[in-house]
Amino acid sequence: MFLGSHAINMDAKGRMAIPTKIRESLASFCDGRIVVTAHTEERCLLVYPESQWEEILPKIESLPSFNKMARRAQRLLIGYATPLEMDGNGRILVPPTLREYASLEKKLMLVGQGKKFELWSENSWFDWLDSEDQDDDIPEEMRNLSL
Amino acid sequence: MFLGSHAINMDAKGRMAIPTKIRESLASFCDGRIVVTAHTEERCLLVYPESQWEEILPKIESLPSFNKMARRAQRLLIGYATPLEMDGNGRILVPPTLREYASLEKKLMLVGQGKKFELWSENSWFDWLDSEDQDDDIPEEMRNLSL
DNA sequence: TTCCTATAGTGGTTAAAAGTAGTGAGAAGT
DNA sequence: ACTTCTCACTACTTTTAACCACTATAGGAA
Repeated sequence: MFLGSHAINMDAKGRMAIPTKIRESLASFCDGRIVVTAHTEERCLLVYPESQWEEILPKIESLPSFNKMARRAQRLLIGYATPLEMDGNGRILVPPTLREYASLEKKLMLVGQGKKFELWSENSWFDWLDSEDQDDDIPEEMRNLSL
Repeated sequence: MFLGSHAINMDAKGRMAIPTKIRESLASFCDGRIVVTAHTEERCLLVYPESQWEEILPKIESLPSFNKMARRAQRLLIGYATPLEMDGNGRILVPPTLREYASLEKKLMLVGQGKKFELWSENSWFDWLDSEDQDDDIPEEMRNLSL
C-alpha cells in the first residue's frame, strides 16, 4: 500500500532518487521492477509495480479499438509504458518522452495512490491543487461515501 | 510486446534509425522483416512485424467489398503496405508516399502499441495529444474501469 | 548539547555503444 | 555511353549508462 507524498529532485540527466522507504516496499513487492506510463486525464505519470501493471494491462488491451475515447486511453497507457529499474544508487532514469509529457523539470512530487504512485512536476501539482474542478457531476459511488 | 515511445530523427534521405532495444525485439520476432502501412483513422503509419502482418492481412482482404468504410480500410491498409528491411546500421528507408501520407519530416515519434508500432510526425503527435476527442461517448467497458 | 558515524542523496567522469553523415560504387534510365 | 540516383559501407561524433566519489543530513551516543 503506497501512501504519502514526497518532494523529489530530478538531476540534469533525468535521474530521480526514489525515497528509501518506498525503495524498500518496491524491493519486496516486485524486486524493484516498475512500469512508468502516462496518466490519460492529467499531464502526470503513473508509476506501477510490475505485478500491478500486469493486472491492468489486459483490461486496457481489451477496450474497443474503434471508439475514440478508448483508443486515446490505449495509445497513451500502452504507448508511454516503459519498464524501468533502479540503478546502484536507487535512482530511476525517466525517459525523455515521459519527461516531456508531464513537463517534468527539476522539482517533482511523488504521490502515493494505494497500488500505484503518481509523479507530477511540482508546478503542475500545485496548479492542479488550486484549480476548481467542479464541472463534473459527483458519481453515484461518491454520493453515499462517508469519510 | 512493444511498449514505450521514442523520439527519432529522420535524415534528409528519409532514413530513420530504429532504437536499439526495439531493433533487438524485431530481430528475434521476425528477423527484422517488417511491414509499414497507413493508419486508417489518423494520419500516421503502422509498423508491423512481418509475422503479425500476415495474420491480419487475410482479415482485411475478407472485409465486405460493398461497404464504404471497409473499402476505405482495404485501400489504405493494403494499398500503402510496404515490406521494409533494416540496413547495416539498423535503419529503415521510409518510401516517399508513406512519408507524405503521415507528413513525416525530420522529427518523428515511434509509439509502441502492443503487437505493432505507430509512427507519427512529432507535430501530429502533439496536436493529437492536445486535441480533446470528446465527440464519442465513454464506452461501457471504461465506465467502471479503475486503473 | 556536541560530535561522530552511517546512510541517503547528488554530481561527475569515463568507456562503450548508438546515431549520423559522408563517400564511393553499382545499376538503371535517358 | 554518360549521368543521375540509390544503396551500402565506413568512419566519426554524440549520447547514454554504469561506476565512483563526495557532501549533507540525521540519528545516536557520550
